[in-house]
Amino acid sequence: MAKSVLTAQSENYPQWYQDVVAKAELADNGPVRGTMVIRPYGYAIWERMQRELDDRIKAAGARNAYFPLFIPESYLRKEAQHVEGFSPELAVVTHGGGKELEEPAVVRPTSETIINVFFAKWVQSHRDLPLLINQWANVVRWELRPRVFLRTTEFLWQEGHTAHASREDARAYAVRILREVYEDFALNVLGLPVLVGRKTERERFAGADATYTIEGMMGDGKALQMGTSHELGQNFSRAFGIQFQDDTGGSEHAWQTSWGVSTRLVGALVMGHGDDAGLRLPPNLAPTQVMVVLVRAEDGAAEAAATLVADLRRAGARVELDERVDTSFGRRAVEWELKGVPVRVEVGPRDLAEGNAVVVRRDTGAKDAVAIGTAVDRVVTVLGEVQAALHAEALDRRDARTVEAMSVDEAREAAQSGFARVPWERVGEEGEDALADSGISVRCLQRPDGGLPESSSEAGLVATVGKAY
RNA sequence: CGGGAAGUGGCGCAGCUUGGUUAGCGCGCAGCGUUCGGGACGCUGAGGCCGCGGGUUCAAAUCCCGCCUUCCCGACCA
Repeated sequence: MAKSVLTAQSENYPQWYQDVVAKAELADNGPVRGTMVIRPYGYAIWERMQRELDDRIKAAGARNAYFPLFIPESYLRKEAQHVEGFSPELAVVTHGGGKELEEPAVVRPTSETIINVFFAKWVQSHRDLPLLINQWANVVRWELRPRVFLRTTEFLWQEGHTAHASREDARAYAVRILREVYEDFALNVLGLPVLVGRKTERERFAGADATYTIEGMMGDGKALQMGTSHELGQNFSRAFGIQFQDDTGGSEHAWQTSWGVSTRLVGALVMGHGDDAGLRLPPNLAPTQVMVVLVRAEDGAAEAAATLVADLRRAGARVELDERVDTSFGRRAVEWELKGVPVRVEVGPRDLAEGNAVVVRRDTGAKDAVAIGTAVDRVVTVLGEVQAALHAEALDRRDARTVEAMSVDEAREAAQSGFARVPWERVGEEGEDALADSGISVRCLQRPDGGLPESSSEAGLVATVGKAY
């Protein structure tokens, strides 16, 4: 890791990113091109993400369900726009049970089609609506250029699919998920500021009427789409026959949404908060918030460390004890730094003789000797401080790398090192095409006050442009 | 699909130009000892069909032909 994650000015896929992923034992490359093996430590991070997201998804009223991995090829052809969007990326199963299948089965790239076949059966009346379903699953997209966590051939995600009785209800729900689940999670758990906006026609999900997004800025100034929420209108309900009788007895097609976030968020975490020494986990996310490191076992240190762990656990912290005294202290310290554990507490005979333990912050590296009796309170306080500091640092960086531009040319220049905010009227679809030639895209459209546009043709919109992963 | 590079113990590499003893180095791994309050050191040791197939030769990791795979750049990426 020669370059700092925060300062690297990489044009392309950064090597330091892969170094952090490998050395922090998050993932390995899989045997098939573009696949990845998520290691236990990386998976623990994903599990924490799942839990935090799942709580919010359920609070928004959706319930979990599961649908098949294999989708009959014919299902995908029912919605022309949709299939056009990703047909080259499909993995297709042609054989099963030792013989060629009558109809090939597609390994799901997303589950709109299969879920909507069932929605059509489940929805009869307006009383069946809204139907709010979420699925945790793996999907496969044969991308041309995979990148660990950011764009892998197979990845894990959560995909929500809903059906509503009106356009307004569907739109409100798509926005609710965007705000109450995704934005809230990014801000308060990941500690990463995000732009909440609307995708342009060019960037919109094929098959959607509108695509909303949360966009993050990584340590090198490049953009990463961290989550999407789609307003599908009646596109799929017409294709799949999802109809209901309304309260006046009339028949109508349902209005739908779909939304998802994936293991890409682990990549966002590495690139958003990492530094020269590896990963830095925000405490609200970290599987292990506090690592109590027993320096040496003599003079009651082992007992003191065990007591501290128990006390911290009782205080609600996710805490682990590293009592591998046979391994050199330096090696262990480096290991937990690389893995980004937010707070480390060193307990050893030397400090203990003075009644102290040493509290070390991962984000700043600051070390403080504190009386062992006050260590629990101190750690709890520091966890809050680290969470806030990581968010503030990411926010400052994004703001510092965001400039106001008044033309496509200015925007192109600014996008070399970060984001440019430019009036959408000054860009337009022609400007968007021109920027694309330089590898720059419109990340999202927002109202001047940061609000979500009703359409991309609204007057006075601000386009944020940048280079993307 | 176009352009570039690389395949040698688990990982990272050297050796190849100019064929020739037993294919070497760092990290990692195992054992022992000394260490161990910031990635320790010493000694001993395990681990290799040199990507695959063919050819040239007395002799091929090395030269020739073919193939395969991977990585990087681009196109693509809801």
